[in-house]
Amino acid sequence: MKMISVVNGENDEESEKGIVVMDTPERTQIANPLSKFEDSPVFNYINSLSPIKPVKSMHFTQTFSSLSFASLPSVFTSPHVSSLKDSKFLRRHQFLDPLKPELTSEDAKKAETIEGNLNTDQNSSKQQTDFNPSDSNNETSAVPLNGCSNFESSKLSYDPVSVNTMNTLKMVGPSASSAPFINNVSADGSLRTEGEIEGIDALHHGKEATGCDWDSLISDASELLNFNSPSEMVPYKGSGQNTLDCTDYKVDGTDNNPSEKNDGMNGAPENHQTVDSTLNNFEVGEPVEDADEGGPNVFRGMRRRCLVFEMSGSRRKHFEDSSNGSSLNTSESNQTVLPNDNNLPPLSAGNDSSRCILPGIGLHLNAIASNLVDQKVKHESSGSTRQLIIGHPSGIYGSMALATLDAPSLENDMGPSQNSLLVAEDASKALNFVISEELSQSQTSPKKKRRRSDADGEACKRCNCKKSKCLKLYCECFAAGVYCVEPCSCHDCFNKPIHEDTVLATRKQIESRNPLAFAPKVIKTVDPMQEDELNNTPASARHKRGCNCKKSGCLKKYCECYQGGVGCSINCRCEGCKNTFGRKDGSEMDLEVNPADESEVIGSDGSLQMVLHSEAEGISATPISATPASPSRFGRQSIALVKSSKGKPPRSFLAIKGSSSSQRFGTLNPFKGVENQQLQTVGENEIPEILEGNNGSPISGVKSCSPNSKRVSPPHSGGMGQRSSRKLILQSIPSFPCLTPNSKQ
DNA sequence: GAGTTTGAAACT
DNA sequence: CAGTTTCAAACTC
Repeated sequence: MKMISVVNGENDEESEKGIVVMDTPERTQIANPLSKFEDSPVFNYINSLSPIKPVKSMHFTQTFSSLSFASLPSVFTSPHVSSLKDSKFLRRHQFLDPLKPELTSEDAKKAETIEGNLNTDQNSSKQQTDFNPSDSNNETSAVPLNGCSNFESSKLSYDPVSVNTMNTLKMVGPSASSAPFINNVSADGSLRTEGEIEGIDALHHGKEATGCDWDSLISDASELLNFNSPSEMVPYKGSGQNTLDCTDYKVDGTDNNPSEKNDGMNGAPENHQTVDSTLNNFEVGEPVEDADEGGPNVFRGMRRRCLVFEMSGSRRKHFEDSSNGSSLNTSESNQTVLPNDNNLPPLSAGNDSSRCILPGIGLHLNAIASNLVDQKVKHESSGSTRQLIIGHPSGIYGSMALATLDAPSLENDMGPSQNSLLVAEDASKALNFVISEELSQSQTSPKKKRRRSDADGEACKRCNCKKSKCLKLYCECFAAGVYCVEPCSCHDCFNKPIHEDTVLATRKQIESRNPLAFAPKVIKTVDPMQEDELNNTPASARHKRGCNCKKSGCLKKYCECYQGGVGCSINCRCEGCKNTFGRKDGSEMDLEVNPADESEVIGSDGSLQMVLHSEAEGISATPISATPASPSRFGRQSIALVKSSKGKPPRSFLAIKGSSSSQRFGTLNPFKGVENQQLQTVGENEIPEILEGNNGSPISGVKSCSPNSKRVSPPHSGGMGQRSSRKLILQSIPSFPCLTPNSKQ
């Protein structure tokens, strides 16, 4: 318990620097030196229990920084958020670099020991869970999101971990040291598992108590659990394991590093879980699925980034929660948070920091698209992919995707989830396209696979800049609001934490020129009116500026619209547009998949697994992480939410809309529903508004995905405009909530 | 892996 | 605002 709080506190401190975080006196106090924690017997104990190793943490840190930035940054990139972004950027970088070294050296030993213990320590992990039963409850909020087959186990490990990790990344300074986080995470995971295991209800209560948005989530989660448990078990490979051992999850979850370890550990269910958890960070909700589905290994790299995103998402949630106060629940907090988040996001949004994604919008979009693909796979499995799409805007994507993944189980349980369908139809179409494309691409060329995987991570972006010094929008990393990382092949790169000042200054310059330079490029434009006028394109999302393609026919990634998985619009000046997502003409794409079809394909767990595997094999998990964004981390939480919504088919969107908790869902719904329309109507202009007004991150504005448009919740449309934006935010938020609870504790 | 194509970003 | 250049991703071989 203490450990967790401490870790959170550290994170918070850092976050505070960059952003307003939940400030609890405890946290600040705790936050102080990591060394203290490390020294503490508790810390040691945790370390021993958790497989997490310092090294891993380092990776995470890197990924986080990059990821978090990527996912969130993109969102943040929006002018409004910029300030925040900057801070985040810097922070992340700082974290990363410092963390890595520290963790690696110090923690490496621990990690080894831990690893050795992990297998055996599952028991210990269980013990940990025992330790913090109460905490688990608090954290559980996150868990519900996961909606693991065993809701409990999967959720616990992932959400907690992701959230914590996210927090740590965000908040934690370099010293914060991944290890502490990991430890915390592990502890959280354990706790969660216990809590979940013990009773979802308890968890719900705990969540509520924590002040998380979880109320709705929990309720949903409970439902989800019911649904998920059966479905998830099947769908996810590891699920069996996952479902079985909460402790395992915990262990994994606790260990950020586990993912890496998992690689070696793959055989053991625990390993999978760990990997998933780590990965989950990105995907948040999804991770479990991903890990289960795809090989955990595949996602490693992605995961890191995804983690970042998730972190961002988690942070958001935390912020929201903290800001809102424990009492507020998801709805209000989310809304308020969203704006805040948006502000915060600057870090990321674009930055996929969180999961990738979502990351500067331009990049974010790309990342999102990539993420979407991954998500699509997941979605397909679950059939809830649609929701994921919705979330995409930035880091959100990841979360969304995760949600969708989870949702599937629910849907399965529920039946072809109406909700998911409604929410995701449009998104699903887009995703389907993206996925299909990505899959094909991944299959076609290794490079593509790599990139996509990277991109998927999306958050995990890699650039190859040679002349821009990674300080121009040419650089995907920079554009996404993420620092360049090792995988980058850039020359004379200034987009590194070391050059924060330069990076920030450059960003400011660019933003001064174009305030929306870092905002998501893809926005939900959907005014019914506009759509009709524009093209009747099914997609609710449109590229902010439109493309100018002349030779690619808008059928290649050269086209930003296509890359973003959106149809061309009136704004486009393209020639010979053949954009499958929606032509300038208004003709729709062939690619669009029928929701029903998707559900079918995805519907079966096996199908889903297959998809995941393919991705994992070919691309690795990156796609999963993507989410983006986004981004990701978020994803899981969001996913959990989604699941919950799905879980209760009846509630589905309606509930979401109405209730605070539902708000998150509502965010999703908005796309489909009237709310979406409003948002869409806003178009580019809206984005700014959102950002400004809500502080909304571009992400929210991005809505991106929804292309198709069957709107489930049109009825709500009325006042949804804002809500929709909020809803979006909420989606992203979900991931945070988990963190918050934990952190708060 | 090298080279080409493409279109956004940046510049004038 | 339009035209041109620069740039790096996407793509092809």
